[in-house]
Amino acid sequence: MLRITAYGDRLERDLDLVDWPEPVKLMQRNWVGRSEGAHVTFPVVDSEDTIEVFTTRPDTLFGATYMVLAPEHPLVDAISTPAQAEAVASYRQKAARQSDRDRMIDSKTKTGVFTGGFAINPVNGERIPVWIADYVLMGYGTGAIMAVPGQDTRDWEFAEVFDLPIVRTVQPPADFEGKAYTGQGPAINSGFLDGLHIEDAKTRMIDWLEEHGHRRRAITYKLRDWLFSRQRYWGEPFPILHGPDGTIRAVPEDQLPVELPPMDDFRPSASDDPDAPPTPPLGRAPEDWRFIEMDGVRYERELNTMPQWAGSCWYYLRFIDNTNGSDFVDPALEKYWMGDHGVDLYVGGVEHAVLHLLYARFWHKVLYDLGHVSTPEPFGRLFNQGYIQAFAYRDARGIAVAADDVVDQDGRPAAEVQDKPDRSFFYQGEPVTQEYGKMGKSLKNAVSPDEINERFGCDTLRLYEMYLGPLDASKPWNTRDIVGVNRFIRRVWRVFTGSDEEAADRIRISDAESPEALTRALHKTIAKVTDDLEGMRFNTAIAALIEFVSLLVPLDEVPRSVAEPFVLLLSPLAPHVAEELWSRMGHAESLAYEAWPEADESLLVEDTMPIAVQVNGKLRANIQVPSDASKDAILDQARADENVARHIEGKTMRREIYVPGRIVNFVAN
RNA sequence: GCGAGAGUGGCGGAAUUGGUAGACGCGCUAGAUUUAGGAUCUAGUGUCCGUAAGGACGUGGGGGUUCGAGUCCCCCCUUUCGCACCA
Repeated sequence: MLRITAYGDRLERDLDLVDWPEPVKLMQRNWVGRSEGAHVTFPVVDSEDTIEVFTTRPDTLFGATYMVLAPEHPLVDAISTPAQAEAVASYRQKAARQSDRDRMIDSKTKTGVFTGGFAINPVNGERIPVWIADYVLMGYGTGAIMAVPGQDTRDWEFAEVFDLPIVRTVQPPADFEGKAYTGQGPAINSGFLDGLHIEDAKTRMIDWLEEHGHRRRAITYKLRDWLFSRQRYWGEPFPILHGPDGTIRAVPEDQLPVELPPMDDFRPSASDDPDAPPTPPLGRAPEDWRFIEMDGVRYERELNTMPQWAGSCWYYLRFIDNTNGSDFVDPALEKYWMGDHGVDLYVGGVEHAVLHLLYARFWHKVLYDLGHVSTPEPFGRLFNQGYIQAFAYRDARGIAVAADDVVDQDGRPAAEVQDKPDRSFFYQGEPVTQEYGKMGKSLKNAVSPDEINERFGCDTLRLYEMYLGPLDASKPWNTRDIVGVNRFIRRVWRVFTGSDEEAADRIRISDAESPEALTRALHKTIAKVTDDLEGMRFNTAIAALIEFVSLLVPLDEVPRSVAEPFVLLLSPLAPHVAEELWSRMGHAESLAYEAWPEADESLLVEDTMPIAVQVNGKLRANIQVPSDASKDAILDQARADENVARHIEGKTMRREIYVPGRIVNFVAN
């Protein structure tokens, strides 16, 4: 068990330190589930026992008309009266058979049983009945609640079913027609709190409770401690030894790491006794691995193993220094690579939002507290890429079938016609229904990257994935569209080598000076691609390169001053082709060591610029004006345009708007 | 139910963040080249009216703000994801 709950507070607070998408931060906050409130103690009537509850609304204590314990609560037996014992026992048994999950599923109707016992509401001395019900969870708070039906929807529903008293302690607005009222308002029916608003009433009540010894403010988390142990073979063994007397000791450092023993049989073994716990797979490990003698004592190794998380929680640290045999990471390297904010950019799917990313943060904080890492947070910036989605098909039984083998009514593969209208689909002659979802094993709609690589090469695969759309959006895969980027790659190849053949060794570049228009286009492309890569807009960066290459197509030879920067721009997107061309251009070293091209600002400014002209907000002309023209000159030229003149003729000019470098709008009527 | 996001051509998507909607790609149409297929090159391709010039309409639907709205505000619809009795 790992005490992640001890870090709940910091796991929540330190989200302020990182540059992460807000939805992910929100999910983590909800997962940690910090809530502030108070513990309140209720004495049990005719007993020494007390029931402790957690509440975020101590201000509503006067409205607590009954109490509910979770069925598993340890006081249930003590509180139940003989008359109710049987009903209580049967309810508990029923609840025990249901998993937490099942309980949540049929949470529509409230169920419960009266224990026969009573407790005293400490604030007004009233006797209130104690019930048990499965809507109260043993795992959260204290496993017991004070029920305030007036201000809590669940309590209201329960009170309605079992006809329990309801007292409002917050005045709802006059037009309020609902049941439980959870909004703001002044306290009523609440003795010394009457008239106070919620926040003041809470403070006042907590003060009162503390004064009278009924406990104090408290913070509770939804987050639960982490069972970090699995009965599986594949996982890191715990370096822990069990002595014959039940003592536990760690494996000495010089014997680390503990490696899994080679085994043929991985099955866990079950005993004949149905109540005995099963022995994990390592129970079948050879005796010389299982037992180890130290200081004259024979220890047995821990037989459970660690879950997958054991690796994913710290791999980013080990990657910094993965061959280090003495430390998990060299402190100087850790400092250098982790910098001030941790990993510079972590790209991953949202499916990791609350599990991997929360647990890894926890480990990192433990390492930080022990002085092994220098940043409080592991991942400074997080970026969620979208899912790749694809069409999927189910047969009559609702079972997913291999999308690859689905055809339409004309026998054509589904992949070619899936977005066309009036298609019906078949799998092995049986009709199937089409749906759409995340590409993966469960929908059997995955496309093997190996296959795409085989057919088009990995530069094309890489480009296609980037060209699909914005990195953060989920996008549909469409194998048919891959030819587009493949054509681009081949066109680049042909432009520089003059041939479609891979073996072509000719390189068509010249030392001639580049025409000005081409140079300008190059620098615009440099500026666009640089900016787009910086913002991770790979799709538009590729579009800019495609546009630029179309200018090179008619040339017999590409000027070296254009060819080289172009290949450098291409290199992060299609590294293999770029390296090959770079080498053929006569370079012995990889282009990885070249400086990134820089756009010459002076070449980005044109002599003339296009200006759109609107009349009353409707586009009527496009005019070309000198870039340094004055507003008046531009307005004159705009008015002179034939089509514009036609639309303003005979009207009174009300306004003339000019947005520099963009648009002219004449408002006339 | 609660929370977060997304709706733009036949399809994937662009749009310097309030300033020419549809860049780029797929698909489709026509032409050139080719023995043919394929590949390549050129031109076209939101809808409607028009021979054309040009015009009307157009970013899920309805209202609004503005000289100007895919972009801002209000209401609604559809859809994807996450959480789900958390006291």
